[in-house]
Amino acid sequence: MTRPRQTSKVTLRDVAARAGVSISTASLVFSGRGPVADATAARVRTAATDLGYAGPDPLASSLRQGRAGAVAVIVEERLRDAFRDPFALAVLDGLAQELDAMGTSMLLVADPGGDGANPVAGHAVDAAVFPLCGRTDSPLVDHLLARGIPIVGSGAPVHDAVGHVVVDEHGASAAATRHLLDLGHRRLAHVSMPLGRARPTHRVDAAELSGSVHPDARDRARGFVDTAPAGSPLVETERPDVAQGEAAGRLLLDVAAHERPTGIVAQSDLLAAGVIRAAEALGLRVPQDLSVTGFDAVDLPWLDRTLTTIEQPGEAKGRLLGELTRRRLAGEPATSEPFPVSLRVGDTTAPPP
Amino acid sequence: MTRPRQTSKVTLRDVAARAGVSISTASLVFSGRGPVADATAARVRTAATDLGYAGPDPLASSLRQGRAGAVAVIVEERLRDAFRDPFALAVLDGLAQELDAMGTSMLLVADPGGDGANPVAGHAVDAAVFPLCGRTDSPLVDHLLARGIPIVGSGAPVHDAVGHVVVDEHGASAAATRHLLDLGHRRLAHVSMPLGRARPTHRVDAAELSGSVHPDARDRARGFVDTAPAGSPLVETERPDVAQGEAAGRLLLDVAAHERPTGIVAQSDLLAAGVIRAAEALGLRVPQDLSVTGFDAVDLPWLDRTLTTIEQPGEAKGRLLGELTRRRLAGEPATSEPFPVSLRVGDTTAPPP
DNA sequence: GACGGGCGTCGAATCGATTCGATAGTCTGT
DNA sequence: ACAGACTATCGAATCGATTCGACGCCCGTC
Repeated sequence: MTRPRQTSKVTLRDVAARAGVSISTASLVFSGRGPVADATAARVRTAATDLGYAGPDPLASSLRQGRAGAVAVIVEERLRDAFRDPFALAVLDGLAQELDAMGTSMLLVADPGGDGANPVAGHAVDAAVFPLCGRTDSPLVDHLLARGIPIVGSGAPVHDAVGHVVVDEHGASAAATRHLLDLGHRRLAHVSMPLGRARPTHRVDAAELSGSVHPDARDRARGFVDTAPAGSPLVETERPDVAQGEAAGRLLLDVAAHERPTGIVAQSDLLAAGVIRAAEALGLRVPQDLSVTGFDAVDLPWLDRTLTTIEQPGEAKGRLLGELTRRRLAGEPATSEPFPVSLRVGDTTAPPP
Repeated sequence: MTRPRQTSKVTLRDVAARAGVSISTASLVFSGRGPVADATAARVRTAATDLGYAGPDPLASSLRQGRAGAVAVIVEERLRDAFRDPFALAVLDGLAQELDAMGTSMLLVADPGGDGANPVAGHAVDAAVFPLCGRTDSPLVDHLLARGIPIVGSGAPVHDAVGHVVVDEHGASAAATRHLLDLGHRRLAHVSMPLGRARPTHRVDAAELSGSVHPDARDRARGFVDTAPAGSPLVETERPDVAQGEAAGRLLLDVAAHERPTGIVAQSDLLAAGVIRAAEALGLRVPQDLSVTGFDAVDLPWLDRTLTTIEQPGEAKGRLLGELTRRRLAGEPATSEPFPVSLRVGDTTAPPP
């Protein structure tokens, strides 16, 4: 039995030599492209097995063929923050399914934000996806465009050459707000995801929205502002998680009863869950004393209620992003696809007390 | 002003030609390796800017230098399942930090399990990491070994050539069990993560543990079995999440009071949270009527208790995996590093009623 | 004025495959 | 028996960089 030589790397040349054929023929055997006699193919494959050849070097293959076989998936600075929300996971999962079916894999890249070394500069990718609505102004975009790499996003970054999955954030948020108005609520409040640089959870003025670099948060906030009674309070959270939702809830609810909102529109289900926790801690019952709406309709098994929320199937959204990526790779121009969402009424909203 | 030519790709050759230097000199400018006169370097950089050259092609560069600049991070079949647990996210985050510092990026690969196309076959990576204790028998391992790609793992896959971060699962689980015994508990039960192919949450016999392909779940179960009174019941969950933890809890607790366990050792915090939910739904108070322990010490803001659990800092574990990867890439042989964990007593355990 | 030593630049080989056009050999039809 | 079509194989160019050894030039020294 022949020992595979572990010392130096086995290349197609070695395999071809051992099988007594030319390199080109050996290549045809592995790519399965050209016509090769069965006997020859068998000989090549035997030689490959004997030498411990694990298939063509992906680098060399990619270089020649001009495709890297991977796309960059760009998430926020820290992975744990990016994936803390079950919605983000669902999107990523859908995207992974679609990319997997195309035979391309995902290069996970954390966007360092402003400064710092460019994390995609040294990596070969065929396309870049911003699956979560990030900042409008990522510095990576210029680099990617310069390299001629197609970009697909979901709300951000904003650029002509970026294909988008478009959600009517404004309309959805307005629908949730109108739902509360229709139930008879008049004192409403809004809990927003971060709008700019992370700051501790605090009240914001509607006028500050124009400075936001997160279009999804901005548009949801505007949907609320444009629908709710003028002057309704807004709170911007530091992070879109349960703890900060709870902090926002305390900020809004721990006040005199006559000025306490009876309905709160939150920009995500996690924030809504936090608001509900804050309410319960203050002895308020949901929905009898306070109505709460969320956004995304994620599965929260530990929350023993059905949130009134905006149904946004994350997995399907991820698949659509994958589909847009596929089209860009096929040479089609950047287009935007609408992604419909709708209000789902659960048991966290009711007429005001 | 010169228009960058968008039509055909700009290469180093074009830049060199425009700057009036040889390709090798231009290469030296970008790699910063050799001595280049300041004036020449400036001319090359200007030419690059004019032509819209975004730096050396990563593929060509990698091929020549023999390093891909990426490592494969291999997770379970579906990303959403792999990252459902906050612990997994913490590990991944720590790993990402370390890899980021090394300038290598992460190729996220979903392990299809048994059959299916090999998802790493076509991709250039310098190493492979199995950051979550997966199956002992991944078919990817043989392929990776054949390509001579170093592998690092955390419990699985089991192979001489795989460097591991080793947690004393058995000892930690035994410590949690002993904590309950010390409190005076005599009727104990165990809730396990999946041990083999996914089956609906059900009771298992200790004898079945030897067939498990998940070493971490198996060893934790054994730690319980070897410490708890003989015959203490075991439940294997279908998935390690809150819902299945709750199902397991019902299975164990919804019985006559005299045969109901007073202490339950769960293999993860999410499972423990589910058990607590099941207990509360049955009118049992934790810890007065039932003590519950978890594993991992993850942050569960929606759980308004402090779990008694095994402290296992996920981020540090991820960083250690990154560190092992770095060493393998530096040519060091595969070694295993112990990773210490310890019992943290919270407010979910107390003497039995 | 001849000689030795840096320094900056260049030409050519190389990484490991893919692919196109050419060539030799085999078969079919009349 | 020969033209023509087809099949299997091969040689060489190519993808876009990196890198090594060589070469020319300028300077200081004896």
